[in-house]
Amino acid sequence: MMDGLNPQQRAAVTLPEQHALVLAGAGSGKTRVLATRMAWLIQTGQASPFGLMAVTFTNKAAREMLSRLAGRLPVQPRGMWVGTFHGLCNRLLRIHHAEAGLPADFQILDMADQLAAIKRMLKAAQVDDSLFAPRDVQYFINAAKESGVRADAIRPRDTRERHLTEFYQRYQAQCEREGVVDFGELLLRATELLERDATLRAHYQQRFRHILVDEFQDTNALQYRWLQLLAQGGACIFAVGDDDQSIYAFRGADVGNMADFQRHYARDCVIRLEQNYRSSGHILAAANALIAHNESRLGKNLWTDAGEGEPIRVSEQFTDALEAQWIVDEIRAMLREGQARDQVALLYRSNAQSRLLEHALFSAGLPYKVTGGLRFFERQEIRHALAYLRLMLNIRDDTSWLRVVNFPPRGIGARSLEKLGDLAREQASSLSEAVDGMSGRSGVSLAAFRNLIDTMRERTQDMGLPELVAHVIEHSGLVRHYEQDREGADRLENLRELVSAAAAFVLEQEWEDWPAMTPDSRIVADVDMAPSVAGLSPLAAFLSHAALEAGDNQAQAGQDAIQLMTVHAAKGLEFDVVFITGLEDGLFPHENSAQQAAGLEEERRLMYVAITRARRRLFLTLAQSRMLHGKTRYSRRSRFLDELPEAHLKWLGVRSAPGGHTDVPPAWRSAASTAARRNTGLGSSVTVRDQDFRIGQGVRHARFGEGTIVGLSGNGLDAQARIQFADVGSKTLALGIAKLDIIAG
DNA sequence: CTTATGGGCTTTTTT
DNA sequence: AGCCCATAAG
Repeated sequence: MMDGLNPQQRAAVTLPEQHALVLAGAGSGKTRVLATRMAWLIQTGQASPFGLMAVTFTNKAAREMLSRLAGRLPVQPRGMWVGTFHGLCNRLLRIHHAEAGLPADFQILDMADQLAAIKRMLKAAQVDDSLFAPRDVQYFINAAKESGVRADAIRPRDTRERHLTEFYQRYQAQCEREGVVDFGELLLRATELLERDATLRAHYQQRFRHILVDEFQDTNALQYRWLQLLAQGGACIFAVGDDDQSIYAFRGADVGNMADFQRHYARDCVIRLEQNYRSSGHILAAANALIAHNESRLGKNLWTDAGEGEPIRVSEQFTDALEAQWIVDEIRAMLREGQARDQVALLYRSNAQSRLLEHALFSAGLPYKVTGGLRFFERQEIRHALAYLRLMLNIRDDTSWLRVVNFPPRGIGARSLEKLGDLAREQASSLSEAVDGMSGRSGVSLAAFRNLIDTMRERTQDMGLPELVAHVIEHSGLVRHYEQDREGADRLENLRELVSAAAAFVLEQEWEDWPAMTPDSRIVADVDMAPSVAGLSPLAAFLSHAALEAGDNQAQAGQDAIQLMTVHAAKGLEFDVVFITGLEDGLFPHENSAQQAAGLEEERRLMYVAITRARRRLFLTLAQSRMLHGKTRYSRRSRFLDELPEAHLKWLGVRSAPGGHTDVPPAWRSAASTAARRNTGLGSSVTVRDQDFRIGQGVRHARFGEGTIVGLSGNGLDAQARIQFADVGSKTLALGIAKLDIIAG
């Protein structure tokens, strides 16, 4: 079991019973240490599989942990408490829903649901949402919950905070009324439950002797509180983390928890894993050099005894389309040499960047898989279907009710709903109940909708989950609606996919065959409880699965595919070949990060995470111009590029000076224009006032002198040209205004 | 009152 | 390029 572990790793795995902090650098075998430690604890008889808890942040990491464990243990690890913070808290609340004051079938709001709920609350409170953007309110509420604070505990410092606190209060009341919880609430409720209920607390404190925490640097105040609470009965916390990879401060994560944990728990027991087994020398050296620019660090330097490897290749192109094309060409060449496709990853800072890359890969006929972005359960048609399904369980769920009351259109408009809302507020009832008080034509339509829901609920009472889902998408009218929609084919396909997903889900759950819950057996039985569900209806289980695991956005279209994802999503993964794309100031580091304190340092850690995903080959790419939100933007290269030592880099393609002007060697110019002509993203010619401009065209400007057109966008008098001037660098000129003479081409 | 249509605004990252 | 909302037609 310990084969191939280095002394530090071995020490971590075989630590005696005590709290410990493992500072594990990127690629130092962190996941392996965690899984091996769990197996070791069990096999040496120091812990039973049910006396262990392992917490991760992502579902992916939890699955990874379980699969590594499965290979090493004689028992099925599935019933063990291994999962995400949210997943485990959900499990706790499902088992003890009554004690937590929740309905058995409580539903989970994702971010979009939550935002809709907040908008509704603001409307009900007659708040001018130009003064309070729903997003800001959402942010405020989540930040409060993440730090473990209820509305009544907030002492507002100004009028604005007083209002926000009041909204938090109202929103919470609304959630209670409707029987729904948001992500933050899962954690807060679970924590409060344990704090309040001494019997439960004692039970879980005695049960879990070992608590292992992955990615400890990403814990927020509330998660830390939850962990401390569980460990108060004498359990040992084995925390693994890397402060240099803390990239979730934006959602409340506090790296300070590591220092605090070290001080209060693991004072004498800190183990550093600094040998990197993943990346070759140049890559690792560049990562170290980059992260050294950060001020606040616990301090750590990774080393490797692998060779230097290849230098990091940097490519700068004129446009984002050219950047994508360059990447595709490079990938093709590697594939010809036998590179496995699924070992090639394309990383980007924001999801919007995937579109163009996907387009280029698709055109080249290269299979790819996108992780994250618009995921399956987040698609509009799926959300509609899920809303109907939620109403089968909980008619009070006004968010879902409003989502589908007029979809497909049933002649129920904003006006009627406003009236209905007023009525519901007056009698403090759900929207569904308020239907009775509505008169006139809209009353009839509303009653018809309620009958539809009721009928579906009755008819599906005894159905299995897949049949139930099929019945609901059919009888809700969704299927017919999308059949009639000319663009609806894909959506229809996804709805069918939902039925398959339900079938697959059932299969997976039946694997485990869980005992039914009775009130008296609640504490004893949880030992054998299914990961997601406890005596819960299959539908409720499926819905919480959908909320907590949004799923990938493509049905596994071929395993052997190029991997596309955000840098955040790539954390914890590794690939032979990594492309980090869009390395431009404003994009990476992202411009929004500049406003937040310590924002730049977090961006730098993000870049550090990106670099350290690569085993053998790393490519950094950027584009001088990029389409963003429908507009072309010009940017200079990322400052992070300038923080990487030249010795590890090899520049390909254009290279602009740090100041932003482009310095193009004459010999290169024609190559650039040839490349530019292949550009699919921008037009290749434009006519303004009877003058024809095309890419590659030579022009003369009265002040800037002679240059070459390297990019065109827009039409007519709004057209703009990106021109590479011989003397003054590249400029963007409006063709309707600038006076240009055509000289050659 | 509802539904269709075009203009304005937007998105950083995730459980 | 897509989503939400104000405006116009049924």
